[in-house]
Amino acid sequence: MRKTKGRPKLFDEQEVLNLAMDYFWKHGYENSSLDDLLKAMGISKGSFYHMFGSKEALFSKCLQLYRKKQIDYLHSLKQEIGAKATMLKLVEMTLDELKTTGRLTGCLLMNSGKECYGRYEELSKQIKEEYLTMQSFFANALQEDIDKGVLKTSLSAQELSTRFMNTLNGLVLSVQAGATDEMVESIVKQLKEMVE
Amino acid sequence: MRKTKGRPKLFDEQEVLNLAMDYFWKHGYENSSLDDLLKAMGISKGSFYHMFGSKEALFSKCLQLYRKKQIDYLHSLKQEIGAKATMLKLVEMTLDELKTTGRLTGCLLMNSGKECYGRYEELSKQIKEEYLTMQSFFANALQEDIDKGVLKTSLSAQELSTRFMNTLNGLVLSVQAGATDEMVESIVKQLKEMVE
DNA sequence: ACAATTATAGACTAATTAGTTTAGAAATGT
DNA sequence: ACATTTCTAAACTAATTAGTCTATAATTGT
Repeated sequence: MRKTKGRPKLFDEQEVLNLAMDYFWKHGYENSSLDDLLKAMGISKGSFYHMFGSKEALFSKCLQLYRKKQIDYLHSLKQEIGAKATMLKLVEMTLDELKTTGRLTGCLLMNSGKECYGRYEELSKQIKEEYLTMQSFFANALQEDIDKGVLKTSLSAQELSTRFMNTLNGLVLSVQAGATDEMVESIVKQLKEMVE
Repeated sequence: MRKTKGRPKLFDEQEVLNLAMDYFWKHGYENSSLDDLLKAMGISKGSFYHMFGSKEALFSKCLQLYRKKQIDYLHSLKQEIGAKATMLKLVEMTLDELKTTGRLTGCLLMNSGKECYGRYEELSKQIKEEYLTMQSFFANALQEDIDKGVLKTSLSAQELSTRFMNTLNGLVLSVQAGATDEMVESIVKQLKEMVE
């Protein structure tokens, strides 16, 4: 028996949220029109405004979902192969995407950080929180490997994670601006040197 | 005596182009509406379409102008204080902007590279060219310092300039996503270590 | 002086945007 | 069975967008 009166929803919130997140990830916030999003989510405008209230509120939920899913994935990967290998796996996955699809989508938080910067105060605040949460995850993970003696570095775990992610996110930006294969190779070499 | 028949222009092309470039730089391509641009340039719609043809054509000219002005400035700076000091000056200027205004605008080419990526093919092609031209300038400048013995590095000038600019552009991205002062400091330290 | 040429201002167009409203469909508990 | 509640679809709104058109103003060479 159901708990609520009235007509039941014809869709699942988490399901359509995931579809929206993927659409935002691929296309960015402003370049995702509501009509496009609704088509991707497979629901109507009425249902949408009833459930989410506004495009910005939907995006906010997507940013949170993205961070959660990323950390869940990275956490299980870290448990399986360790922090150092997880960082290197991120580089591998980036190169894979570039090789397979010929393009890089980048991290939703970094992309959105740039897009919302100075224009959407509330979203920017949230992005900062999610981003710092992810950064903390990396720092903590790397500290584990340092403690285990698996990773040797002259830097603190904080500094190493900051620099590593800055370089990796920079790589996406460089590729999107038109970096050559040779340039990509050099940056990848730099990333590997940072944790090896 | 003037060479052309007809009513003379009430504005100077280079002048309004510079105004448009500054506006695009601050606000990005899509977030600069034509009406905003015209207000910033101080000309009317009619004059604009007569002179530039389209918003995209205007932006294209602005991207070229930006690269030219940047290289002109960096070239004279390099002649004055050398390549290594010029790179460090770029870092200083970035920190200055952050300290003074509380925000970072970033490089127009990198910003536009990300914004146009996968959406404006022609502009992306042009951005790649301008970006690689700037990258070549840095590599050549650094090579001079290496030859002079002013700069010692285990890397080629190409690799060093690639990694340095990737890290600096990454810094802008990180700040825009919400990096803390501590994180900025660590990345700046990394940049200084790269050329010292 | 005047015909030819070019520039300007502003009204206009057609498309797209996020968001609202409304009429009705589908489930509920009693 | 039926009143209540909730959901859905689609028409609608008001604002904004890039771009066009037109009437007129300002300059030229002859």
